[in-house]
Amino acid sequence: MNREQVTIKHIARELGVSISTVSRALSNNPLVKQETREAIQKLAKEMHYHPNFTALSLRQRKTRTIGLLIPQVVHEFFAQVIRGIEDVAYSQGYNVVISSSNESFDRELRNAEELLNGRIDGLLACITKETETFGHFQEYINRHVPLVFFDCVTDAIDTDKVVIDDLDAGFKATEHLIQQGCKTLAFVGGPKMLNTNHERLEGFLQALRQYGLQRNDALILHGTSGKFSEGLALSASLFEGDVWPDGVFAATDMLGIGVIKNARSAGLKVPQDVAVIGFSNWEIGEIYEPTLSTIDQKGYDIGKIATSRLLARIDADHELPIITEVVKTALITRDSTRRKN
Amino acid sequence: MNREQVTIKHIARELGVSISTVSRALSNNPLVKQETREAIQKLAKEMHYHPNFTALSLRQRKTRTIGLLIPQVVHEFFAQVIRGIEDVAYSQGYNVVISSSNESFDRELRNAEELLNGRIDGLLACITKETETFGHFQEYINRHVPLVFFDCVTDAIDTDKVVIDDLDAGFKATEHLIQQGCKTLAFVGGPKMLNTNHERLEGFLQALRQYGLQRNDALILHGTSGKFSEGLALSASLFEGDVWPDGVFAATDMLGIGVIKNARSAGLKVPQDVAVIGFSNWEIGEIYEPTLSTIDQKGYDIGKIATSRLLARIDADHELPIITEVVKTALITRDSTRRKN
DNA sequence: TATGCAAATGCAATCGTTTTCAAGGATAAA
DNA sequence: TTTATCCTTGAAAACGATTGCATTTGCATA
Repeated sequence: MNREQVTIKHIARELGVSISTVSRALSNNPLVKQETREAIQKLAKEMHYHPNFTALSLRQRKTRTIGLLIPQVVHEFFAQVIRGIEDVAYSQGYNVVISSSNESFDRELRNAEELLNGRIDGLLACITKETETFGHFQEYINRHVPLVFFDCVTDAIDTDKVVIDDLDAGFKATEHLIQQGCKTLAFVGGPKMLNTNHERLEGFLQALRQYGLQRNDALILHGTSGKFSEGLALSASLFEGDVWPDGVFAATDMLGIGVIKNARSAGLKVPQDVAVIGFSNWEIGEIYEPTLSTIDQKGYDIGKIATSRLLARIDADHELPIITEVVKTALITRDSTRRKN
Repeated sequence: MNREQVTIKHIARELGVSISTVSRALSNNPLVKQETREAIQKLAKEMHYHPNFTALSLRQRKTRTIGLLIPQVVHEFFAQVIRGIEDVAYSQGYNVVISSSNESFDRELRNAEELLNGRIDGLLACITKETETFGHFQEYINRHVPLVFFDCVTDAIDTDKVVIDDLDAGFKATEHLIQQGCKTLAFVGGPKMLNTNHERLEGFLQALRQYGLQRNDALILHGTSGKFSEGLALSASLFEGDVWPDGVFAATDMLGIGVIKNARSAGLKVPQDVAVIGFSNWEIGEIYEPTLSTIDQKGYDIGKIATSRLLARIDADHELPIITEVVKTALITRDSTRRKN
């Protein structure tokens, strides 16, 4: 199709001046006589002139675009992160290209390579659960393309990271259960290997130790997806064995709701018989009955911080120190754990 | 920062050939002697050469990127649409730039203009609830930049559209309530002006007429956001007046859940005393208790169809006819309306 | 009228590609 | 030996913008 763009050449020809003059006039350069400048600007507006983004990028060797590599878009946490990213990026005149890998390592690899072709000035990335090699990210470092990891990160690449303190969050969640009088605690989590999940469990265990409670490995369960259906499947066993928990820390809200549903099917009352706390602070937790206690994962803040850091790196004219920013989470208590008033 | 890209110039110099030869060799042009070709390709791989995206775009006058203009990212429907879009776009080698307007007309306008600078080959757009003027979209038509609307569309712009049949969906939802034995029906909807909402109401009314039921304007309510809290606020009045509904069609799932919560607070049983059906098929509907009957809005399909159409338009070498594609919705029955088995 | 200086403008290179056109070299045919 | 032909290769223009440098213009001064 013939998409014809208005270029400065057209404007120049129309007014009988050179393209240099037009270029200067449009950037309000005082070298151009005011009269000429105004005429040019007027015509540019009339012709609906928009500077060609691609030409600009090529000339300036800068695209004013950042890339975002995430496992999923259809996910409340990432959606919040995206909002944070966009708010910061837009306010500084940057655009965002989102590449989602659908939790597939292959696709992550392809996307990462694809984005290395000069279309972006820097990359924000959250690796998939599958990712175990990191050559595709190392290439960014080698080329000096700014790279910031967030949420799911890796030690294998030496670059800025923005994460939450999953250990601390796990501890806080568990401590809250204990303070509500729970004595026998269960953990229902995601993939064992996933660093975030591992840390949450670690926090859980630390709290047990600190408060002198027994660790019972039969009450520590691991799934893969962190979804509602998995919560149902996993926690079924919780209410069948010898020891029944009176408090459950689920590593996602969806898992938590699955646990609640099972507990009720088993004739237990929540929170009186079993208190349940989730993780993430998804909207559903406010609506479900009982409303779900949880940990706010601060997606929006993470997005904002990661983007600020990335843009700082892009605009810096000297090497910046490599930092890992840890965002504090917040405990949100609702009905699913409210045993004392 | 000094991001140094490997260019064909580097490869050319290294091997003592011209850049033309390198360019040809890399595109596997048989004009280049096989020996030379292989040497060039080998070196390119070694040097981690990636063709510069910006230069390519400029030269080809084609960015292999499409724009997506939506009111919100943090929204299950759009998230599904995005997945559909990406699946089609990626498979054809296109990238997607997402611009969200946060339901603000101003931002939509700015984003639409921004994207008209040649960075995209075509645009997919869903207008905000606020949008009432369309000059920014007309400009795309004038410039022959392919444009496809989906979901929230307007008659003011003559271009391809992909929508669901909201009227039909509203009819089906209402008919279902009637078939479950409901006699007094209420409608809890979104903004009166919004075309999708208007059509859903129209379907509701048509069903009433067809089945010979009374229309009662006291039972037709309109909100603005379509959110859970609004569902609560709006439907409070439903269970206070003279006439109590025994069936409610809510124009979003969240509204529907708000209605259910209120109905229960008023001591009613769902679905026995009041049956409630929502709209959208959000995940929460499967999890909430009772599970929520709803209309599947087919976000994924809409995204796929809209993108296919857009890419067809981009790649076409002649004018394509302007079409409006109507995607069929599906009725999903769950516990919130299951009065007969 | 000639000269100098400042203000205004234009030329041309550049960013990294692709592609048209021309030309060089080699080989075969005359 | 000359000519025609094929196979390779290279030079240069183009995509749309910016910008350092050179040039032109206008005006005041000598």
